[in-house]
Amino acid sequence: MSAENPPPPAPAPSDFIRDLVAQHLAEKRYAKIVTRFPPEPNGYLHIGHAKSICLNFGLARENDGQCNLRFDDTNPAKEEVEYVDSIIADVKWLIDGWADHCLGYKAKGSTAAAITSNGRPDFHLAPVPVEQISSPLSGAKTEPFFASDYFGQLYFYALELIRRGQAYVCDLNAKETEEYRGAPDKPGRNSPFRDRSIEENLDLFQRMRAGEFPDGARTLRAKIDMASPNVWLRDPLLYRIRHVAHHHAGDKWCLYPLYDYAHCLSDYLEGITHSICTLEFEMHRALYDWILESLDLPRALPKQYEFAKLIPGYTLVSKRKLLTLVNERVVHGWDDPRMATLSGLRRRGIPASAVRRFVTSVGVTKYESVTDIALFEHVIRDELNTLAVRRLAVLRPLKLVLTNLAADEVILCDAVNNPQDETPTTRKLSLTREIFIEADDFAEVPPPKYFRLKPGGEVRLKYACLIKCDELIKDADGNLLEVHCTADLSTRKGEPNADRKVKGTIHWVSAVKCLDAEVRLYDRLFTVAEPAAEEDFLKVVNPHSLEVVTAKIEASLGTSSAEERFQFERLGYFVLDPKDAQPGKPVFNRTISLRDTWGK
RNA sequence: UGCCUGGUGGUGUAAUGGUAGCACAGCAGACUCUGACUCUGCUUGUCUAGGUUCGAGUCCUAGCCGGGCAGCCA
Repeated sequence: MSAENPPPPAPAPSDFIRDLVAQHLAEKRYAKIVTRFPPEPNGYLHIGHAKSICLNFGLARENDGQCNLRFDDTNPAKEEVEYVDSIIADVKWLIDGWADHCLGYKAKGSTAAAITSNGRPDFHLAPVPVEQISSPLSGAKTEPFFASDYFGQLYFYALELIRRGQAYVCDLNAKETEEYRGAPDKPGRNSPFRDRSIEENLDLFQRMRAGEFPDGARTLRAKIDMASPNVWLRDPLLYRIRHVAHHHAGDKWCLYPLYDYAHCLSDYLEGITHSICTLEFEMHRALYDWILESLDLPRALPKQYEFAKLIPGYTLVSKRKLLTLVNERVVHGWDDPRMATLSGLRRRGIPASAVRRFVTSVGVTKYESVTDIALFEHVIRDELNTLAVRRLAVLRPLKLVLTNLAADEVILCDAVNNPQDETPTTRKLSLTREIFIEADDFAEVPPPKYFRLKPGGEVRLKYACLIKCDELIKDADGNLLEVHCTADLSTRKGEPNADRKVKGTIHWVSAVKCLDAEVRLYDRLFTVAEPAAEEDFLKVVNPHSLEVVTAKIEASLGTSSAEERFQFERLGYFVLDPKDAQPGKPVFNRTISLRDTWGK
């Protein structure tokens, strides 16, 4: 602890949900706060999910609580293990070093156990102690929670609902069910099967489970109120028949519960205290409560709270549309660095810390809006500014000859690795007779206020010396081939004229010592701020979202690893592509450019 | 003509009856061996109309405008 220079405490976020939780804690309503992050494994996680993850895990870490990762896998037709695996990896990446100690996992293969609560029979599934989750030494096998692990208990509760006269088997088909439901402003009509006897319902439901009926033949419905102004209370479906195998539960079931029925009970079984979801579920809250209250359960009931989801500008946050981009080959996969998926952002080189800062900084409210992507870009640059080591690389090379240097002369220059460090380290750069500079750092006819190299002009070569432009070498067609300059070695660091100032400083690499690298320059994927509002979002895809160049990079970059973050000076932040880079064949992704106030 | 829900600068938010603040963006300047970073300054806001109050973004009433809800999806 350095008493003289304490780190600034991160301001604790405050919002209506955190206020509510604080109030519940003050009232001693719950012994421990337990939240959950419940994705359906039907796609990859995106930046919108990151907000939910950071809210749920944030609540857990701020209150010594726990947050369960639970797969809401009640629709086998849309789900795959590929998605399960990617979601686990993405969540772990996002919370690593931040909230991993709050991650709720269960013993592998376990499901809710029969227990006694308040003297009454009950089911509960406790998480394993955190230290066992990622400790290979403990030998404990753990896994996330799965709604599909509760199919047995859920079936049991359905039988109970039938016995209580609060659920019935309905033979209406999908179209008829829709017709009977009415419209938001028109009441529905009772199903002709609504008044079946409890015995008949029990018999039919058990036979549904046994596989006696084909898909769609019958459903189990809650008996609530077909005239309710809330359409979700008009005898909502609880179970449907689907003769398909499940990616996690196998082929044990042909009867699958629907979201509203499975979610509240899964929350209850895990002892969730605060079940946080997005605004579109507001109308479902009454049903969430109805199911739990109808069962007369012996433990405290979870409560649902809703917040506005994150909609960043110039991106898409809809699994369905993201899937379209993948299937239509607009991008190269779910983890394409242009995608707003967590795996895409990770491959792009965006640190998890930046994602967390961004999704936290937008706050938690019930106001739906499009968030300016500049907010995200700012935190990415800010995080990377301290994390990234500086390197020199030339994206669009132009040859420059220092005519007063001998052909085999090598002048070693000290270059700072990261000026943001408290005690910056340096490395050596080789200045040689032939170097490359950025093509747009030279202008034969310079625009106004041009600080860079021009005929007869002077500029500093970063970490080296001042050079003066003497001559342009062109081909027969007048195309510029080389720029010839003289180097003023007396302006090197430690030399008498080191402090001589010129307006411009440019980056460079030695033409003989540099390496070639493929560099992928990414830009926003869409040309409009709200692609989701477009009639066809494929029509507003930015045709220039990816540009590939062969860059000249300084030699030290040849041994980089995918974990390192680089700032190519004056250009932006770059990272080695974890998939495509090979030893001896570097491939870099541009995470983001540097802020450019000159415009050009 | 149903139900739920929300409106604070260009954007995201704070202010819990008491000076409308912060961040981003923008603009201007300082600094600079990165036109980066950093620093300084500036511009811009409580949906409307009434009411309660010494005092209203906040409370009340009435409007206006927006979002969501009628999958055997989640």
